[in-house]
Amino acid sequence: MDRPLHERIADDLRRRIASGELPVGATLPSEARLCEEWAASRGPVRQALGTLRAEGLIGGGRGRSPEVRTGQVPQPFDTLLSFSRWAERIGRVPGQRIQELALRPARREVADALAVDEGETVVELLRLRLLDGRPAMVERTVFVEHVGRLLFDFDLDSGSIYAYLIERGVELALARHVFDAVPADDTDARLLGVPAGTPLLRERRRAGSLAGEPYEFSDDRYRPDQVTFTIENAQQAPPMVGRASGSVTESVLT
Amino acid sequence: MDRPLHERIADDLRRRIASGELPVGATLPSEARLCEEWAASRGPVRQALGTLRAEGLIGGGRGRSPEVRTGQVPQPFDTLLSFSRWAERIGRVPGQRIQELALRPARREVADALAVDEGETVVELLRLRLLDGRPAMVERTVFVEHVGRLLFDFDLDSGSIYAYLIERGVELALARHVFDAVPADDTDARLLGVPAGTPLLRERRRAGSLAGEPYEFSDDRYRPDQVTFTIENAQQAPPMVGRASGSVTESVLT
DNA sequence: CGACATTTCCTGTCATGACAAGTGGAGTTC
DNA sequence: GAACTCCACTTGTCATGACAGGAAATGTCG
Repeated sequence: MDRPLHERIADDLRRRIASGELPVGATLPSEARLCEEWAASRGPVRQALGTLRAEGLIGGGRGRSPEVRTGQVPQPFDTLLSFSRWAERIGRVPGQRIQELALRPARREVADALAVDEGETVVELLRLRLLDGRPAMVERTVFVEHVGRLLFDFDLDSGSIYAYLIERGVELALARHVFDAVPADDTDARLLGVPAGTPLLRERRRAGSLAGEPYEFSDDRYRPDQVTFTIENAQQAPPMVGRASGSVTESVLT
Repeated sequence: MDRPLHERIADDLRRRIASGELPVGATLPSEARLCEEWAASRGPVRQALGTLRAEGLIGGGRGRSPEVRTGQVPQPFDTLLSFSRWAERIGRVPGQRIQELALRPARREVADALAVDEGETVVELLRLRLLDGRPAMVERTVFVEHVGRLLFDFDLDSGSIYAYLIERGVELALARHVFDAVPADDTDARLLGVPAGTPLLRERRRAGSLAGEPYEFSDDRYRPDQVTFTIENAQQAPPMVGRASGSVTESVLT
Protein backbone atom coordinates (compact mmCIF):
# COMPACT_ATOMS: atom_id res chain seq x y z
CA MET A 1 0.00 0.00 0.00
CA ASP A 2 2.91 2.31 -0.52
CA ARG A 3 1.98 3.27 -4.04
CA PRO A 4 0.73 6.82 -4.52
CA LEU A 5 -3.00 7.25 -4.25
CA HIS A 6 -3.49 8.53 -7.79
CA GLU A 7 -1.73 5.47 -9.19
CA ARG A 8 -3.95 3.16 -7.21
CA ILE A 9 -7.02 4.98 -8.48
CA ALA A 10 -5.76 4.80 -12.06
CA ASP A 11 -4.95 1.11 -11.70
CA ASP A 12 -8.38 0.39 -10.34
CA LEU A 13 -10.07 2.23 -13.19
CA ARG A 14 -7.87 0.48 -15.74
CA ARG A 15 -8.80 -2.84 -14.19
CA ARG A 16 -12.49 -2.03 -14.28
CA ILE A 17 -12.20 -1.03 -17.92
CA ALA A 18 -10.16 -4.05 -18.96
CA SER A 19 -12.48 -6.42 -17.10
CA GLY A 20 -15.49 -5.12 -18.96
CA GLU A 21 -17.15 -3.75 -15.84
CA LEU A 22 -16.91 -0.41 -17.63
CA PRO A 23 -17.59 -1.26 -21.28
CA VAL A 24 -16.67 0.95 -24.20
CA GLY A 25 -19.00 3.92 -24.35
CA ALA A 26 -19.91 3.83 -20.69
CA THR A 27 -19.57 6.99 -18.67
CA LEU A 28 -17.44 6.43 -15.64
CA PRO A 29 -18.24 7.77 -12.17
CA SER A 30 -18.07 11.49 -11.63
CA GLU A 31 -15.10 13.02 -9.88
CA ALA A 32 -17.18 13.70 -6.81
CA ARG A 33 -18.23 10.05 -6.60
CA LEU A 34 -14.65 8.85 -7.02
CA CYS A 35 -13.61 11.23 -4.26
CA GLU A 36 -16.17 9.59 -1.99
CA GLU A 37 -15.19 6.06 -2.96
CA TRP A 38 -11.54 6.69 -2.22
CA ALA A 39 -12.01 9.22 0.54
CA ALA A 40 -9.69 11.50 -1.39
CA SER A 41 -9.68 15.05 -2.61
CA ARG A 42 -10.08 16.01 -6.24
CA GLY A 43 -6.33 16.23 -6.79
CA PRO A 44 -5.43 12.55 -6.97
CA VAL A 45 -8.69 11.70 -8.69
CA ARG A 46 -8.09 14.20 -11.45
CA GLN A 47 -4.48 13.08 -11.76
CA ALA A 48 -5.63 9.50 -12.29
CA LEU A 49 -8.18 10.56 -14.88
CA GLY A 50 -5.52 12.62 -16.59
CA THR A 51 -3.25 9.59 -16.81
CA LEU A 52 -5.96 7.49 -18.41
CA ARG A 53 -6.74 10.32 -20.78
CA ALA A 54 -3.08 10.55 -21.82
CA GLU A 55 -3.17 6.81 -22.50
CA GLY A 56 -6.16 7.28 -24.74
CA LEU A 57 -8.38 5.07 -22.60
CA ILE A 58 -10.97 7.69 -21.83
CA GLY A 59 -12.24 10.82 -23.48
CA GLY A 60 -14.87 13.37 -22.75
CA GLY A 61 -15.13 16.93 -21.78
CA ARG A 62 -16.44 19.74 -19.82
CA GLY A 63 -19.79 19.20 -18.24
CA ARG A 64 -19.94 15.58 -19.32
CA SER A 65 -18.53 12.64 -17.41
CA PRO A 66 -15.61 10.97 -19.16
CA GLU A 67 -16.40 8.08 -21.48
CA VAL A 68 -14.52 4.86 -22.00
CA ARG A 69 -13.01 5.12 -25.45
CA THR A 70 -11.32 1.75 -25.79
CA GLY A 71 -10.80 -1.30 -23.65
CA GLN A 72 -7.32 -1.86 -24.93
CA VAL A 73 -4.64 -1.16 -22.36
CA PRO A 74 -1.35 -0.13 -23.95
CA GLN A 75 1.95 -1.77 -23.12
CA PRO A 76 4.04 -0.97 -26.10
CA PHE A 77 7.68 -1.13 -25.21
CA ASP A 78 8.22 -4.73 -24.17
CA THR A 79 6.05 -6.30 -26.78
CA LEU A 80 7.57 -4.32 -29.60
CA LEU A 81 11.10 -5.11 -28.51
CA SER A 82 10.82 -8.79 -27.71
CA PHE A 83 9.38 -11.38 -30.05
CA SER A 84 8.92 -13.82 -27.18
CA ARG A 85 7.05 -11.34 -25.01
CA TRP A 86 4.78 -10.41 -27.85
CA ALA A 87 3.97 -14.01 -28.76
CA GLU A 88 3.16 -14.90 -25.19
CA ARG A 89 0.96 -11.88 -24.83
CA ILE A 90 -1.27 -12.81 -27.72
CA GLY A 91 -1.45 -16.41 -26.59
CA ARG A 92 0.84 -17.95 -29.18
CA VAL A 93 3.82 -20.20 -28.52
CA PRO A 94 7.14 -18.62 -29.46
CA GLY A 95 10.03 -20.81 -30.52
CA GLN A 96 13.46 -20.46 -32.03
CA ARG A 97 16.32 -22.27 -33.66
CA ILE A 98 19.72 -20.77 -33.05
CA GLN A 99 21.73 -20.81 -36.28
CA GLU A 100 24.86 -19.05 -35.14
CA LEU A 101 26.36 -17.16 -32.23
CA ALA A 102 29.73 -15.67 -33.03
CA LEU A 103 32.33 -13.12 -32.02
CA ARG A 104 33.32 -11.22 -35.10
CA PRO A 105 34.89 -7.92 -36.14
CA ALA A 106 32.29 -5.32 -37.03
CA ARG A 107 31.74 -4.60 -40.67
CA ARG A 108 31.27 -1.00 -41.62
CA GLU A 109 27.46 -0.99 -41.69
CA VAL A 110 27.34 -2.63 -38.29
CA ALA A 111 29.94 -0.29 -36.89
CA ASP A 112 27.89 2.70 -38.04
CA ALA A 113 24.72 1.41 -36.47
CA LEU A 114 26.34 0.56 -33.15
CA ALA A 115 28.59 3.61 -33.02
CA VAL A 116 31.75 1.53 -32.66
CA ASP A 117 34.91 1.49 -34.74
CA GLU A 118 35.09 -0.69 -37.81
CA GLY A 119 36.77 -3.98 -36.96
CA GLU A 120 35.94 -3.79 -33.27
CA THR A 121 34.69 -7.08 -31.85
CA VAL A 122 30.92 -7.54 -31.78
CA VAL A 123 28.63 -10.47 -31.09
CA GLU A 124 26.43 -11.65 -33.94
CA LEU A 125 23.40 -13.86 -33.47
CA LEU A 126 21.39 -15.51 -36.24
CA ARG A 127 18.09 -17.02 -35.18
CA LEU A 128 15.01 -18.46 -36.83
CA ARG A 129 11.94 -17.47 -34.82
CA LEU A 130 8.87 -19.68 -34.77
CA LEU A 131 5.22 -18.99 -34.02
CA ASP A 132 3.28 -22.08 -32.93
CA GLY A 133 6.08 -24.10 -34.47
CA ARG A 134 5.87 -22.44 -37.89
CA PRO A 135 8.72 -20.30 -39.24
CA ALA A 136 7.79 -16.63 -38.89
CA MET A 137 10.96 -14.53 -38.86
CA VAL A 138 14.69 -14.58 -39.42
CA GLU A 139 16.59 -12.42 -36.96
CA ARG A 140 20.12 -11.16 -37.44
CA THR A 141 21.19 -9.33 -34.31
CA VAL A 142 24.49 -7.68 -33.47
CA PHE A 143 25.38 -6.70 -29.91
CA VAL A 144 28.20 -4.51 -28.71
CA GLU A 145 30.83 -6.67 -27.10
CA HIS A 146 30.23 -5.98 -23.42
CA VAL A 147 26.55 -6.77 -23.83
CA GLY A 148 26.93 -9.65 -26.25
CA ARG A 149 29.40 -11.47 -24.02
CA LEU A 150 26.65 -11.95 -21.47
CA LEU A 151 24.90 -14.21 -23.97
CA PHE A 152 27.64 -16.83 -23.76
CA ASP A 153 26.62 -17.43 -20.14
CA PHE A 154 22.95 -17.78 -21.05
CA ASP A 155 20.94 -20.74 -22.25
CA LEU A 156 19.59 -19.13 -25.40
CA ASP A 157 16.74 -21.59 -25.68
CA SER A 158 15.43 -20.95 -22.19
CA GLY A 159 13.53 -17.73 -22.75
CA SER A 160 13.64 -14.08 -23.66
CA ILE A 161 17.07 -12.63 -24.29
CA TYR A 162 15.82 -9.16 -23.43
CA ALA A 163 14.45 -10.19 -20.07
CA TYR A 164 17.84 -11.73 -19.33
CA LEU A 165 19.81 -8.69 -20.44
CA ILE A 166 17.65 -6.27 -18.48
CA GLU A 167 17.98 -8.50 -15.44
CA ARG A 168 21.74 -8.33 -15.85
CA GLY A 169 21.59 -4.56 -15.71
CA VAL A 170 21.63 -3.66 -19.41
CA GLU A 171 19.54 -0.52 -19.82
CA LEU A 172 17.35 -1.05 -22.85
CA ALA A 173 15.16 2.03 -22.80
CA LEU A 174 15.11 3.42 -26.32
CA ALA A 175 14.42 1.73 -29.63
CA ARG A 176 14.09 2.90 -33.21
CA HIS A 177 12.47 0.69 -35.78
CA VAL A 178 12.60 1.17 -39.54
CA PHE A 179 10.33 -0.87 -41.79
CA ASP A 180 10.69 -1.72 -45.44
CA ALA A 181 10.45 -4.68 -47.77
CA VAL A 182 13.22 -6.90 -49.17
CA PRO A 183 13.39 -10.05 -51.27
CA ALA A 184 14.29 -13.23 -49.39
CA ASP A 185 17.92 -14.17 -49.88
CA ASP A 186 19.05 -17.80 -49.90
CA THR A 187 19.38 -17.99 -46.13
CA ASP A 188 15.98 -16.40 -45.54
CA ALA A 189 14.40 -18.69 -48.10
CA ARG A 190 15.89 -21.83 -46.61
CA LEU A 191 14.98 -20.98 -43.02
CA LEU A 192 11.52 -19.58 -43.66
CA GLY A 193 10.55 -22.19 -46.22
CA VAL A 194 9.74 -19.76 -49.02
CA PRO A 195 11.18 -19.36 -52.52
CA ALA A 196 14.15 -17.02 -52.83
CA GLY A 197 13.00 -13.57 -53.88
CA THR A 198 9.72 -13.73 -51.92
CA PRO A 199 8.88 -10.32 -50.45
CA LEU A 200 9.60 -10.15 -46.75
CA LEU A 201 8.68 -7.43 -44.27
CA ARG A 202 11.93 -6.15 -42.80
CA GLU A 203 12.33 -4.40 -39.48
CA ARG A 204 15.67 -2.84 -38.68
CA ARG A 205 15.94 -2.03 -35.01
CA ARG A 206 18.41 -0.11 -32.93
CA ALA A 207 18.03 -0.34 -29.19
CA GLY A 208 20.08 1.22 -26.44
CA SER A 209 20.23 3.27 -23.32
CA LEU A 210 18.20 6.34 -22.54
CA ALA A 211 21.29 8.42 -23.20
CA GLY A 212 21.32 7.14 -26.77
CA GLU A 213 24.19 4.69 -26.48
CA PRO A 214 23.35 1.79 -28.81
CA TYR A 215 23.60 -1.75 -27.50
CA GLU A 216 22.10 -3.81 -30.28
CA PHE A 217 21.24 -3.60 -33.92
CA SER A 218 18.98 -6.09 -35.60
CA ASP A 219 17.74 -6.95 -39.06
CA ASP A 220 14.52 -8.96 -38.73
CA ARG A 221 12.72 -10.39 -41.76
CA TYR A 222 9.13 -11.50 -41.34
CA ARG A 223 6.98 -13.75 -43.46
CA PRO A 224 4.21 -11.26 -44.25
CA ASP A 225 1.58 -14.00 -44.16
CA GLN A 226 2.51 -14.74 -40.55
CA VAL A 227 3.22 -11.39 -38.95
CA THR A 228 2.29 -7.80 -39.73
CA PHE A 229 2.78 -4.53 -37.88
CA THR A 230 0.01 -2.16 -36.92
CA ILE A 231 -0.33 1.46 -35.92
CA GLU A 232 -3.51 2.83 -34.43
CA ASN A 233 -3.68 6.53 -34.65
CA ALA A 234 -6.16 8.98 -33.20
CA GLN A 235 -6.26 12.72 -33.41
CA GLN A 236 -6.43 13.37 -29.71
CA ALA A 237 -4.51 10.39 -28.29
CA PRO A 238 -1.00 9.01 -28.60
CA PRO A 239 -0.53 6.36 -31.30
CA MET A 240 -0.54 2.70 -30.40
CA VAL A 241 1.88 0.42 -32.15
CA GLY A 242 2.10 -3.33 -32.20
CA ARG A 243 2.51 -6.55 -34.09
CA ALA A 244 -0.34 -8.63 -35.39
CA SER A 245 -0.34 -12.25 -36.41
CA GLY A 246 -2.22 -14.63 -38.62
CA SER A 247 -5.14 -13.79 -40.84
CA VAL A 248 -6.15 -10.25 -40.05
CA THR A 249 -8.80 -8.75 -42.28
CA GLU A 250 -7.52 -10.00 -45.59
CA SER A 251 -8.70 -7.05 -47.61
CA VAL A 252 -6.57 -7.10 -50.71
CA LEU A 253 -7.40 -4.59 -53.37
CA THR A 254 -6.65 -5.43 -56.97
CA MET B 1 -5.52 35.97 -24.05
CA ASP B 2 -8.48 33.82 -23.26
CA ARG B 3 -6.61 30.57 -23.39
CA PRO B 4 -6.13 28.79 -20.08
CA LEU B 5 -3.00 29.68 -18.22
CA HIS B 6 -1.50 26.18 -18.23
CA GLU B 7 -1.82 26.01 -22.01
CA ARG B 8 -0.05 29.32 -22.41
CA ILE B 9 2.75 28.09 -20.16
CA ALA B 10 3.03 24.83 -22.10
CA ASP B 11 3.04 26.67 -25.42
CA ASP B 12 5.76 28.99 -24.24
CA LEU B 13 7.93 26.11 -23.07
CA ARG B 14 7.34 24.24 -26.33
CA ARG B 15 8.36 27.32 -28.23
CA ARG B 16 11.51 27.76 -26.17
CA ILE B 17 12.40 24.12 -26.75
CA ALA B 18 11.69 24.17 -30.48
CA SER B 19 13.62 27.40 -30.94
CA GLY B 20 16.72 25.95 -29.34
CA GLU B 21 16.68 28.34 -26.42
CA LEU B 22 16.35 25.21 -24.32
CA PRO B 23 18.56 22.67 -26.11
CA VAL B 24 18.34 18.92 -25.63
CA GLY B 25 19.77 17.97 -22.29
CA ALA B 26 19.19 21.33 -20.67
CA THR B 27 17.36 21.48 -17.39
CA LEU B 28 14.43 23.81 -17.59
CA PRO B 29 13.51 26.32 -14.87
CA SER B 30 12.28 24.98 -11.57
CA GLU B 31 8.60 25.04 -10.76
CA ALA B 32 9.14 27.83 -8.27
CA ARG B 33 10.85 29.97 -10.90
CA LEU B 34 8.10 29.33 -13.43
CA CYS B 35 5.57 30.31 -10.79
CA GLU B 36 7.36 33.61 -10.39
CA GLU B 37 7.69 34.21 -14.13
CA TRP B 38 3.99 33.69 -14.71
CA ALA B 39 2.78 34.95 -11.36
CA ALA B 40 0.89 31.69 -11.01
CA SER B 41 0.52 28.97 -8.44
CA ARG B 42 2.01 25.53 -8.80
CA GLY B 43 -1.16 24.06 -10.24
CA PRO B 44 -1.05 25.45 -13.78
CA VAL B 45 2.74 25.15 -13.89
CA ARG B 46 2.64 21.49 -12.99
CA GLN B 47 -0.18 20.89 -15.43
CA ALA B 48 1.88 22.42 -18.23
CA LEU B 49 4.90 20.31 -17.31
CA GLY B 50 2.69 17.23 -17.21
CA THR B 51 1.46 17.95 -20.72
CA LEU B 52 4.99 18.22 -22.05
CA ARG B 53 5.91 15.05 -20.23
CA ALA B 54 3.00 13.19 -21.81
CA GLU B 55 4.22 14.40 -25.19
CA GLY B 56 7.65 13.01 -24.45
CA LEU B 57 9.32 16.39 -24.74
CA ILE B 58 10.72 16.43 -21.24
CA GLY B 59 11.77 13.84 -18.73
CA GLY B 60 13.28 13.87 -15.33
CA GLY B 61 12.23 13.13 -11.89
CA ARG B 62 12.02 13.66 -8.28
CA GLY B 63 14.49 16.07 -6.82
CA ARG B 64 15.89 16.98 -10.21
CA SER B 65 14.60 19.66 -12.51
CA PRO B 66 13.05 18.26 -15.69
CA GLU B 67 15.34 17.83 -18.67
CA VAL B 68 14.61 18.45 -22.33
CA ARG B 69 14.55 15.02 -23.92
CA THR B 70 14.00 15.90 -27.55
CA GLY B 71 13.47 19.02 -29.57
CA GLN B 72 11.05 17.29 -31.90
CA VAL B 73 7.49 18.43 -31.44
CA PRO B 74 5.13 15.64 -32.36
CA GLN B 75 2.24 16.06 -34.79
CA PRO B 76 1.72 12.55 -35.97
CA PHE B 77 -1.85 12.33 -37.15
CA ASP B 78 -1.79 14.56 -40.22
CA THR B 79 1.55 13.44 -41.51
CA LEU B 80 0.74 9.76 -41.15
CA LEU B 81 -2.61 10.13 -42.87
CA SER B 82 -1.71 12.38 -45.75
CA PHE B 83 1.12 11.72 -48.18
CA SER B 84 1.08 15.35 -49.30
CA ARG B 85 1.29 16.74 -45.79
CA TRP B 86 4.14 14.43 -44.93
CA ALA B 87 6.13 15.28 -48.04
CA GLU B 88 5.74 19.01 -47.46
CA ARG B 89 6.75 18.64 -43.86
CA ILE B 90 10.07 17.04 -44.71
CA GLY B 91 10.73 19.54 -47.45
CA ARG B 92 10.08 17.31 -50.44
CA VAL B 93 7.77 18.02 -53.35
CA PRO B 94 4.75 15.71 -53.52
CA GLY B 95 3.16 14.91 -56.84
CA GLN B 96 0.57 12.60 -58.27
CA ARG B 97 -0.88 11.13 -61.42
CA ILE B 98 -4.53 10.19 -61.19
CA GLN B 99 -5.08 6.88 -62.93
CA GLU B 100 -8.76 6.37 -62.22
CA LEU B 101 -11.69 7.79 -60.27
CA ALA B 102 -14.77 5.61 -60.47
CA LEU B 103 -18.11 4.82 -58.91
CA ARG B 104 -18.32 1.08 -58.53
CA PRO B 105 -20.17 -1.54 -56.50
CA ALA B 106 -18.19 -2.70 -53.49
CA ARG B 107 -16.51 -6.06 -53.72
CA ARG B 108 -16.65 -8.22 -50.63
CA GLU B 109 -13.26 -7.30 -49.21
CA VAL B 110 -13.97 -3.61 -49.63
CA ALA B 111 -17.43 -4.00 -48.15
CA ASP B 112 -15.94 -5.68 -45.09
CA ALA B 113 -13.39 -2.96 -44.57
CA LEU B 114 -15.87 -0.12 -44.96
CA ALA B 115 -18.72 -1.80 -43.09
CA VAL B 116 -21.12 -1.44 -45.99
CA ASP B 117 -23.14 -4.09 -47.83
CA GLU B 118 -21.60 -5.94 -50.71
CA GLY B 119 -22.55 -4.32 -53.97
CA GLU B 120 -23.25 -0.94 -52.44
CA THR B 121 -21.83 1.94 -54.43
CA VAL B 122 -18.38 3.16 -53.40
CA VAL B 123 -15.85 5.53 -54.92
CA GLU B 124 -12.52 4.06 -55.96
CA LEU B 125 -9.42 6.12 -56.62
CA LEU B 126 -6.17 4.86 -58.11
CA ARG B 127 -3.22 7.24 -57.89
CA LEU B 128 0.49 7.16 -58.48
CA ARG B 129 2.22 9.32 -55.88
CA LEU B 130 5.51 11.03 -56.63
CA LEU B 131 8.28 12.36 -54.43
CA ASP B 132 10.39 15.04 -56.10
CA GLY B 133 9.01 13.77 -59.38
CA ARG B 134 10.06 10.17 -58.84
CA PRO B 135 7.47 7.38 -58.42
CA ALA B 136 7.21 6.45 -54.75
CA MET B 137 3.86 4.84 -54.09
CA VAL B 138 0.75 3.39 -55.71
CA GLU B 139 -2.41 4.20 -53.81
CA ARG B 140 -5.71 2.37 -54.18
CA THR B 141 -8.29 4.12 -52.04
CA VAL B 142 -11.97 3.38 -51.59
CA PHE B 143 -14.37 5.87 -50.03
CA VAL B 144 -17.89 5.32 -48.82
CA GLU B 145 -20.28 6.94 -51.25
CA HIS B 146 -21.32 10.04 -49.34
CA VAL B 147 -17.68 10.96 -48.77
CA GLY B 148 -16.37 9.89 -52.14
CA ARG B 149 -18.94 11.94 -54.03
CA LEU B 150 -17.33 15.08 -52.66
CA LEU B 151 -14.27 14.25 -54.72
CA PHE B 152 -16.11 14.80 -58.00
CA ASP B 153 -16.39 18.47 -57.07
CA PHE B 154 -12.71 18.75 -56.28
CA ASP B 155 -9.70 19.39 -58.45
CA LEU B 156 -7.72 16.32 -57.47
CA ASP B 157 -4.44 17.80 -58.63
CA SER B 158 -4.77 20.95 -56.57
CA GLY B 159 -3.72 19.66 -53.17
CA SER B 160 -4.37 17.36 -50.29
CA ILE B 161 -7.55 15.34 -50.48
CA TYR B 162 -7.67 15.04 -46.71
CA ALA B 163 -7.45 18.74 -46.12
CA TYR B 164 -10.36 19.14 -48.53
CA LEU B 165 -12.48 16.44 -46.92
CA ILE B 166 -11.90 17.75 -43.42
CA GLU B 167 -12.77 21.23 -44.61
CA ARG B 168 -16.01 19.84 -45.99
CA GLY B 169 -16.91 18.49 -42.58
CA VAL B 170 -15.77 14.87 -42.87
CA GLU B 171 -14.56 13.78 -39.45
CA LEU B 172 -11.34 11.88 -39.99
CA ALA B 173 -10.20 11.25 -36.44
CA LEU B 174 -9.19 7.60 -36.24
CA ALA B 175 -6.89 5.54 -38.43
CA ARG B 176 -5.56 2.02 -38.31
CA HIS B 177 -2.56 1.04 -40.39
CA VAL B 178 -1.39 -2.50 -41.12
CA PHE B 179 2.00 -3.06 -42.70
CA ASP B 180 3.27 -6.06 -44.65
CA ALA B 181 5.14 -6.83 -47.85
CA VAL B 182 3.78 -7.89 -51.24
CA PRO B 183 5.23 -8.52 -54.70
CA ALA B 184 4.54 -5.82 -57.28
CA ASP B 185 1.73 -6.81 -59.63
CA ASP B 186 1.67 -5.67 -63.23
CA THR B 187 0.01 -2.34 -62.44
CA ASP B 188 2.40 -1.61 -59.57
CA ALA B 189 5.36 -2.53 -61.74
CA ARG B 190 4.28 -0.33 -64.62
CA LEU B 191 3.51 2.71 -62.50
CA LEU B 192 6.48 2.48 -60.15
CA GLY B 193 8.96 1.51 -62.82
CA VAL B 194 10.14 -1.70 -61.19
CA PRO B 195 10.09 -5.31 -62.41
CA ALA B 196 6.95 -7.28 -61.56
CA GLY B 197 7.48 -9.29 -58.41
CA THR B 198 9.68 -6.67 -56.74
CA PRO B 199 9.01 -6.54 -52.98
CA LEU B 200 6.90 -3.52 -52.02
CA LEU B 201 6.09 -2.21 -48.57
CA ARG B 202 2.32 -2.27 -48.25
CA GLU B 203 0.26 -0.14 -45.89
CA ARG B 204 -3.41 -0.92 -45.54
CA ARG B 205 -5.24 1.92 -43.88
CA ARG B 206 -8.71 2.36 -42.50
CA ALA B 207 -9.73 5.84 -41.44
CA GLY B 208 -12.99 7.11 -40.06
CA SER B 209 -14.84 8.99 -37.42
CA LEU B 210 -14.11 8.97 -33.73
CA ALA B 211 -17.15 6.75 -33.25
CA GLY B 212 -15.49 4.12 -35.42
CA GLU B 213 -17.52 4.63 -38.58
CA PRO B 214 -15.14 3.95 -41.50
CA TYR B 215 -14.96 6.48 -44.32
CA GLU B 216 -12.05 5.24 -46.37
CA PHE B 217 -9.96 2.17 -46.92
CA SER B 218 -6.68 2.26 -48.74
CA ASP B 219 -4.06 -0.14 -50.04
CA ASP B 220 -0.80 1.78 -50.51
CA ARG B 221 2.32 0.16 -51.96
CA TYR B 222 5.63 1.90 -51.47
CA ARG B 223 8.93 1.49 -53.25
CA PRO B 224 11.06 0.50 -50.24
CA ASP B 225 14.06 2.35 -51.64
CA GLN B 226 12.05 5.60 -51.61
CA VAL B 227 9.96 5.48 -48.46
CA THR B 228 10.18 3.58 -45.17
CA PHE B 229 8.20 3.76 -41.96
CA THR B 230 9.69 4.37 -38.55
CA ILE B 231 8.69 3.90 -34.96
CA GLU B 232 10.59 5.48 -32.13
CA ASN B 233 9.88 3.85 -28.87
CA ALA B 234 10.91 4.76 -25.36
CA GLN B 235 10.11 3.10 -22.10
CA GLN B 236 8.66 6.12 -20.40
CA ALA B 237 7.18 8.07 -23.30
CA PRO B 238 4.54 7.50 -25.94
CA PRO B 239 5.84 6.07 -29.22
CA MET B 240 6.45 8.34 -32.18
CA VAL B 241 5.57 7.07 -35.61
CA GLY B 242 6.34 8.46 -38.99
CA ARG B 243 7.53 7.99 -42.52
CA ALA B 244 11.09 8.39 -43.66
CA SER B 245 12.40 8.93 -47.13
CA GLY B 246 15.53 8.43 -49.16
CA SER B 247 18.69 6.76 -48.03
CA VAL B 248 18.46 6.27 -44.32
CA THR B 249 21.30 4.41 -42.67
CA GLU B 250 21.73 1.63 -45.15
CA SER B 251 22.75 -1.02 -42.69
CA VAL B 252 22.05 -4.28 -44.42
CA LEU B 253 23.17 -7.38 -42.62
CA THR B 254 24.08 -10.42 -44.65
C1' DC C 1 42.72 15.42 0.41
C1' DG C 2 39.06 12.14 0.45
C1' DA C 3 35.08 9.90 2.49
C1' DC C 4 31.11 10.78 4.97
C1' DA C 5 27.29 13.36 7.13
C1' DT C 6 24.31 17.35 6.77
C1' DT C 7 21.74 20.78 4.75
C1' DT C 8 19.19 22.79 1.12
C1' DC C 9 16.67 22.69 -3.00
C1' DC C 10 13.36 20.63 -5.89
C1' DT C 11 9.73 17.68 -7.21
C1' DG C 12 5.91 14.33 -5.91
C1' DT C 13 1.81 13.99 -3.47
C1' DC C 14 -2.43 15.44 -1.22
C1' DA C 15 -6.13 18.53 1.06
C1' DT C 16 -9.23 22.42 0.80
C1' DG C 17 -11.68 26.03 -1.32
C1' DA C 18 -13.46 28.69 -5.00
C1' DC C 19 -15.30 30.22 -9.47
C1' DA C 20 -16.18 29.64 -14.60
C1' DA C 21 -18.28 27.14 -18.17
C1' DG C 22 -20.61 23.45 -20.55
C1' DT C 23 -24.43 19.62 -20.48
C1' DG C 24 -28.61 17.73 -19.81
C1' DG C 25 -32.95 17.42 -17.98
C1' DA C 26 -36.95 19.25 -15.64
C1' DG C 27 -40.27 22.55 -15.66
C1' DT C 28 -42.71 26.18 -18.03
C1' DT C 29 -44.85 28.63 -21.64
C1' DC C 30 -46.91 29.22 -26.15
C1' DG D 1 -47.05 18.84 -28.32
C1' DA D 2 -43.04 21.70 -29.22
C1' DA D 3 -39.93 25.15 -28.10
C1' DC D 4 -37.92 27.66 -24.60
C1' DT D 5 -35.98 28.84 -20.03
C1' DC D 6 -33.93 27.71 -15.93
C1' DC D 7 -31.34 24.99 -12.76
C1' DA D 8 -28.66 21.16 -10.89
C1' DC D 9 -24.67 18.62 -11.95
C1' DT D 10 -20.17 18.02 -13.74
C1' DT D 11 -15.74 19.17 -15.33
C1' DG D 12 -12.04 22.82 -16.20
C1' DT D 13 -9.23 26.03 -14.01
C1' DC D 14 -6.62 28.24 -10.35
C1' DA D 15 -4.91 29.60 -5.48
C1' DT D 16 -2.96 28.29 -1.09
C1' DG D 17 -0.82 25.35 2.12
C1' DA D 18 1.49 21.37 3.74
C1' DC D 19 4.55 17.33 4.10
C1' DA D 20 7.50 13.45 2.19
C1' DG D 21 11.33 11.92 -0.47
C1' DG D 22 15.14 12.14 -3.68
C1' DA D 23 19.36 14.78 -5.49
C1' DA D 24 22.95 17.65 -5.22
C1' DA D 25 25.76 20.90 -2.94
C1' DT D 26 27.92 21.93 1.26
C1' DG D 27 30.37 21.29 5.30
C1' DT D 28 32.89 18.21 8.46
C1' DC D 29 35.88 14.85 10.10
C1' DG D 30 39.48 11.42 9.71
